[in-house]
Amino acid sequence: MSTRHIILGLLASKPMTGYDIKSLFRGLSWLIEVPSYGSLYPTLHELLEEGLVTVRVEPGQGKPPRKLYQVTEAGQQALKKWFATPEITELSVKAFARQLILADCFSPAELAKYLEQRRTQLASYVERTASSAKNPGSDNGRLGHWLIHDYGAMIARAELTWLEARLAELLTKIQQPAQP
Amino acid sequence: MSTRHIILGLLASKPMTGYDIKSLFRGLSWLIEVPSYGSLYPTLHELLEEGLVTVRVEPGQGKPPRKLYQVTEAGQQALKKWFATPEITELSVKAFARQLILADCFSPAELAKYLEQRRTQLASYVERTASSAKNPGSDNGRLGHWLIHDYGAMIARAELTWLEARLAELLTKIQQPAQP
DNA sequence: CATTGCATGTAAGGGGTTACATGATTTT
DNA sequence: AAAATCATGTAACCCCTTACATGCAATG
Repeated sequence: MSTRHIILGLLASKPMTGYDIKSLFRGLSWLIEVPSYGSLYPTLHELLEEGLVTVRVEPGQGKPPRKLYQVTEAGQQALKKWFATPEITELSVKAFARQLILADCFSPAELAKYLEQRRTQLASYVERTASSAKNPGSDNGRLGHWLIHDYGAMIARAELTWLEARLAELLTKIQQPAQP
Repeated sequence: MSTRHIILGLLASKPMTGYDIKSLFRGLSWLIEVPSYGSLYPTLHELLEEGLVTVRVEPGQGKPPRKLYQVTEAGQQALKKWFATPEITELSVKAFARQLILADCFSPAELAKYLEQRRTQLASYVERTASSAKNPGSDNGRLGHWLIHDYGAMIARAELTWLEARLAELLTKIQQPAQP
């Protein structure tokens, strides 16, 4: 959800043009929904009108001018507000993957808290559905039904393992904040 | 894409009501996009007008009547046509997961061919992106960028393993079509 | 006695994609 | 010579979600 917040979040880590933002998503369309220019540019204009971002125009030689968008104070507050929203905790691969890109908006501790939250949610999901994990023969002959549930369980388990690895990394980073 | 085709495909394996279809998706919203009633019922009406499905109304006692939708010849042809479409080969978790539910529309051999296709696509994806698999330190300091790519690689690898297991199962099923 | 399940639908509105328009520079 | 990269944008359209409206039966 909320393409505008993803865009805002990406701009928070570094000023960028619409084209830059789009490029960030290159090769990721199989995993997440990538905004098209038809929604990207209008969204940028909206954010500008609302005062959440500002523009700096760098005249391009031969090319159209680069319009570098930068988040304002108001923009950062809007972002913070969004992070506190229940929407951000939504259990969906789609939403989670999209939000992962915003990792740079958080401190290691905040990020760890977020991943921890997701781990808890996923774990409870796996537990709830473990009982219905049957063999292909059951499910009253519906192979498709079994396949999608098995696929889902597989994804959930894989993601759990991954989350634990990332959390372990983060914890060591938090405990020794100074780098060698 | 194409919610109408998913609905059509689900009806192909068994006549159902709009409510039945919706129920099939229960607990799956974290993994795939589940159509809301606001799109489900109107789509059913459209399919009916286009002659791709027929209705049989079973009067309900106290409850609204159950409207059982059933695919027609024309519907099955439309479905076959869709399966031959390049859209169906799209490399995206979202599209693939959604189509998995339609497994019952295929013979084991057809299904195997489909999974094989996806395996090939995923494998080539993993190979292409393996070179850019770096450690968290690189990626010019963009943790988010690294995270999403690592997450994607993890999902791709997990799915590959899963695909191989499912394919192995299917192949034994194809070689011994008669069950004990 | 309140909530969930069963069962159908509509209307307004929102958010997005597709297709188009433009054009120089670099790569194949 | 063609295609991809860089770079911005608009307008029509499409699909879908949200919120509403209805109402009985079973479950807790």
